[in-house]
Amino acid sequence: MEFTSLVDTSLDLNFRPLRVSDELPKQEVESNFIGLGRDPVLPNKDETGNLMEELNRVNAENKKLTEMLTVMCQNYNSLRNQLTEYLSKQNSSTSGADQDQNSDGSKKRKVENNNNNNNEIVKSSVQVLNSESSSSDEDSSPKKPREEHIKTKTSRVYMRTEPSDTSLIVKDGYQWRKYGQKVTRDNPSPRAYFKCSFAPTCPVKKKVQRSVEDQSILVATYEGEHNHSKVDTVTTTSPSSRFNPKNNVSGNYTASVMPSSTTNIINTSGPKPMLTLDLAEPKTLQNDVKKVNSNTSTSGHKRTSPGNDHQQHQNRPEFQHFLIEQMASSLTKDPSFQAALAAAISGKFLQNNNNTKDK
DNA sequence: CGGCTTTGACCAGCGC
DNA sequence: GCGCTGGTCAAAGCCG
Repeated sequence: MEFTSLVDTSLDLNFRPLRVSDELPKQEVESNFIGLGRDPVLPNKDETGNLMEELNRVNAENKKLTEMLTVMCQNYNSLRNQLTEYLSKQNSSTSGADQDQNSDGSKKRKVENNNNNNNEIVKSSVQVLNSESSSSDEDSSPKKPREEHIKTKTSRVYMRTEPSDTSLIVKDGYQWRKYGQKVTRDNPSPRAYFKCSFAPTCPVKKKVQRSVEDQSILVATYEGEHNHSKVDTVTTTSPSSRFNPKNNVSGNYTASVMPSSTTNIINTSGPKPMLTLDLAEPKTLQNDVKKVNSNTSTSGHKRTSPGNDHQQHQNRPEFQHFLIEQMASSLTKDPSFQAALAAAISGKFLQNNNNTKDK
């Protein structure tokens, strides 16, 4: 099932406002709207010109937004295909190894291994779900103290970069100081370690490494929660304040790329569509996914095959729909998108008002 | 000169 | 106990 089949990429930005004003017959509105640029006998030429201009502007914005969404959908599709590939590979090659890993006490390094591959992100996310649904696994674990790490919020951000770009820089709105770099065993590209340098007491750490499968994707893993507000979005994160340290004082930032307890996909070359997956925080995506699960399966079967379950889970229309909602939610939180939307809506309202006046 | 990056050394967890 | 590996430290160097 293609993502685009679920999303109409031709944005109807006036969809909601028209619905709200239902007292106005839809056909009439549409005919007025269509007739705007075509009716040669409008009473006021200036008004016609203005309306034409406005219409062109709204159309251009609509087109632009459509293109943005199309690009986002394409990115999503390619990533989803990769993910599906990984999962199928994983299903064929693993037996119950990772489940053992998760239940045997979650030692530090094992947890880290779980975070090393893209497919395992989803897996670990679902594993948390599993452990939540059956507390007996946790109870049976003899190494309780190690469970502490679960308390530290772990999130992940994917950032698509130019293939030629070799820097390990993820712009997320915070100021980071690099304190180490290592080449890890399962990934030829080095992993960089960052600490939040904005507040001395901020415990948040970040690891950035290129994806094994796709070198153009940076994977940033966040540990902990910031105890301060974001610094700046534009210059952001990069550890290298050399980019523009002065800008960090602005404090004028957007919240769109904040590394909440989620996994984000960021395209640096344009708009920033995001796909979010929570790794540790049970109240965000996992809960939502649970809702999806509970909505779809009334039987309440116990999960027996985590790998298959993940794949089936992903193939469910509800999950797809959920992902779309997540993306749409991210999009609607984007201030630039909101501005464009507001402009389009207000433009349409203006047109409607003018049309009703003309009658 | 202050702040950041780089990078080799060191430490601790884990498997054998 | 030993070796491997990931994570962190800290001195040296770089840059604005």
